[in-house]
Amino acid sequence: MFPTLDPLLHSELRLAVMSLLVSTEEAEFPYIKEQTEATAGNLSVQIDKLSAAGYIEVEKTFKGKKPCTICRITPTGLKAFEEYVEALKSYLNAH
Amino acid sequence: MFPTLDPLLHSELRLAVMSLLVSTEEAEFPYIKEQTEATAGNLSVQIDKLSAAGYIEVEKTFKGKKPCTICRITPTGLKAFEEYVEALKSYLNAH
DNA sequence: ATAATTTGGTTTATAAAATAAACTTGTTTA
DNA sequence: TAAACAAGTTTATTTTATAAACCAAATTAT
Repeated sequence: MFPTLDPLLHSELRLAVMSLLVSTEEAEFPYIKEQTEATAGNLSVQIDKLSAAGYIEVEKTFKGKKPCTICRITPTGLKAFEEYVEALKSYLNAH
Repeated sequence: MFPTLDPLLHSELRLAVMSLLVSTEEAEFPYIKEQTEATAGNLSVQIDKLSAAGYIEVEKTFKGKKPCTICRITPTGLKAFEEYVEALKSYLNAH
């Protein structure tokens, strides 16, 4: 009746991050921070969790002399996102 | 870009309860427990929170000699649910 | 009759999670 | 060269979810 909602995705900030990455395929830390209006600390933690789960991959490079953290969604992450959306529908289908 | 998701509804169990009540308009505690597969303790706590927020109303009656807790969604709760669904769409609209 | 079990929950304690504050490292700018 | 800034990370705090323990009344078994 009510399938389990992937706890990794059922989090406002992590879901926002994944949502961004689904459409952009690649985004830098400051951009994600700006779009989600999250604090850097919170975002850092949530990105770690998504990365640890293999939902996103994180590349640390440089942009000139400045560090630059780039995030991309993985196929695993995309699949999880799609399954999460499907599962959610069971909860919302009154509409 | 990403509207706040009402924290009262962005909870697997509370959302399941609300989802049930949106379609049934009235349900007894044991029925909700069965449908959501929640433990009684957890369900009791979450029902209290929804009730305290005015999202549902809880009526305690008797069914013969046995206590019977009936839950109904309120107009406030229905509105909140609909707004939550709308807000969620911002996060999911890649699909 | 009374002891054990079940029903229908509530209360309390614990585990996990979200979040922000404080900190670090290097880079500009005054 | 000192102050401010950028880009994060780490740590601490607060909140939340969840289950375990508990309670009262009713039913069932002995």
